[in-house]
Amino acid sequence: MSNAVPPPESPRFRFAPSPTGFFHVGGARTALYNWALARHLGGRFVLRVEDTDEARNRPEWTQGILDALAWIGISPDDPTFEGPYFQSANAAEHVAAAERLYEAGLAYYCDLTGEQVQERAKASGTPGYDGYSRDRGLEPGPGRVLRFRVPDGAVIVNDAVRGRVEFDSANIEDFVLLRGNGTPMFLLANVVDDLSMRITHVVRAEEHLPNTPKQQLLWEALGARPPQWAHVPVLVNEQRKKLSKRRDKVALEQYRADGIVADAMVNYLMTLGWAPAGDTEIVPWERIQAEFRLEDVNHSPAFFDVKKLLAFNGEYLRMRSVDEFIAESDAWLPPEWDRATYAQVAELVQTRVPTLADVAPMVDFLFLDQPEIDEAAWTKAMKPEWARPLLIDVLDAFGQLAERGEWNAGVLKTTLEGIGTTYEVKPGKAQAGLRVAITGRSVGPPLYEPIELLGADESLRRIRAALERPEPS
RNA sequence: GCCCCCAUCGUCUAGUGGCCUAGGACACCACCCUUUCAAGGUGGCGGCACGGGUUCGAAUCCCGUUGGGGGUGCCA
Repeated sequence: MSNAVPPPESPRFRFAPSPTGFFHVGGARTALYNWALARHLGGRFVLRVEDTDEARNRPEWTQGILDALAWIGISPDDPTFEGPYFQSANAAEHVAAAERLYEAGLAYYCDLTGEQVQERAKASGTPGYDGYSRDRGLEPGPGRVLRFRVPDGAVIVNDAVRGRVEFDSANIEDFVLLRGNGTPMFLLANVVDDLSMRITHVVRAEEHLPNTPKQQLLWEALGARPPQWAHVPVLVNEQRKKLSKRRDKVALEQYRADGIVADAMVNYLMTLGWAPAGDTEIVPWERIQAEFRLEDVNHSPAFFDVKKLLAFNGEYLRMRSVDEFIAESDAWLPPEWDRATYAQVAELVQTRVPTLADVAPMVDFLFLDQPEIDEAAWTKAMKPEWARPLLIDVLDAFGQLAERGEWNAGVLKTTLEGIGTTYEVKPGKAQAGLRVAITGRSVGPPLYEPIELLGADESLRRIRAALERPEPS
């Protein structure tokens, strides 16, 4: 973590999450955008935890943010990283700025309660605060909020992704700076912090765009030049609504726990609203960092498609060497399973799993005393009239192989195929019963390597056990 | 309601006035490979929301319509 002050000309980006107990994938994308830019431009990525709402303030949640960021490659050990800072620590500064505004006549106190503001709005038919106390010259006092005196005219926001956006200040109400209890509001705190941290680029989600004219006005009132704004489209669900904690799976931690790997997640997130040049979207972070530009970010909301995430994940898993795959999947296996055995089938698993969480269920039969036989699978495999006699022949033939000490995948395979031929059954059908007997399921990795690994005794025992099952009625 | 943003295959996108007969990826379908399932290979389906302009020429520029989204707190 490096908090030394960089040269003033270098760009300073910031990521300002509020702790909520989990890390939103949309937040992850925003953080990644900021990170890519900061690193590419040789600037700083400032992390500021916006913890001013007491309801959203638990120390362990900050650690969650740090962990999540580190997982996607945004590490405090990197010199680009600065922070974390805590907004709550700057409260005095926020209040001081507000008082400066008041003294300069750019803000005024108002004694209306929230309900009263609403009543007046309802009565007049115009929504929002009507500027009731603008010229009443109220002094500060308990219960009185400090409101910003929004100047007349247009506010032009220059946005790196959207271009020029114009707001008429007639539509911007005199918003609250300080609550009745004297504590600062988000808009104020956010601006004062960005200002004092000398932030040059504010890259955040589109939901903040309506706030921007207010914040820009604050920057100017505080005597500073506003930063470069950039509002990136929100992430939406299948119903095209903003991803929400209630309805949707939005926690980065959850995807991680479900076996999504970080590089796949990062790559996928970066392609939501943006695409690298060329014919493939699967590109290493180095290229993303080199190519990413705010000007190229799409303007419309992007659907967070788990199916495509899974496709990316599978692709990334397959890009790994077998050894890497083995090491990475280790944590998803019960500790008592024999790693040497697993290592021998890992390669067969690697091309078959979309996530790391899918590994264990695919190889469990190698480690369980008696894998549970899937009833439907067994019934289906035993349906043809040749199925049972064929499996009995397999049992005999395999038994002989075992006696001759010829227990290896190659021989097992040709033996099975030979028996299939005598029944005029293709290998695919011939192996069905054997597969269920050994693995308990109708689908799985290639069969003969595992059977070799399992050993003759156990394999033959499983075939006998299956054969002894009651006939399906 | 008001303010703001947006609009290319089902989805994510390329495209910045002629290179577009609109390209890629995911999904889907077919075939090949194959001991199941995957993976891989080949091929296919499928889109510029609509209406007006501007221009020799428009997915690209302008206007309108429609349709989505976001915001509208003494939350952040």
